[in-house]
Amino acid sequence: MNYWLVKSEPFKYSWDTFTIEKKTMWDGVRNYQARNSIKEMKKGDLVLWYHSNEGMEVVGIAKVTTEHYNDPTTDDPRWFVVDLSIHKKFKKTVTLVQMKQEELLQSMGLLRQPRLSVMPVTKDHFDYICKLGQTIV
DNA sequence: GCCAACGTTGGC
DNA sequence: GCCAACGTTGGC
Repeated sequence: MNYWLVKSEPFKYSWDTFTIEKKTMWDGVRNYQARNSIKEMKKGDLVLWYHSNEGMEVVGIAKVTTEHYNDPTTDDPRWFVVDLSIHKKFKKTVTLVQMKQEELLQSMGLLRQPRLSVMPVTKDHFDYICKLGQTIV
């Protein structure tokens, strides 16, 4: 079981929309590092859902429901997508400001390479953020 | 709106 | 294969 973090821009696709639709195809990744993460995702992996720009906070957890497959929004065979379904909404959102203050999270990808749209998260970081979100997985 | 960080492109 | 120029992202 692996853990990840994805970033969505709320005005494009927010957690609220996700809540209504229950599942989504995570498409549009056009960055090799992010793409590599997509390729490593396995069914059942858990994914932190982060809102960039507006909010700047982790709002909940999604679950990977498929292995990666070719991105149907492009003919370019280099790009892949996975499907995500809603898992749990955080009782309390965890803001970027909050995470920056946590000693334990200093080595997190989100804080070190903020521009990646999909990134791996260690189990320790994942568990800790869930705790901050007052949510038991 | 600005700017830092990073990725991509293209000329050589 | 190097590197300058440019584009994009996202926090502030």
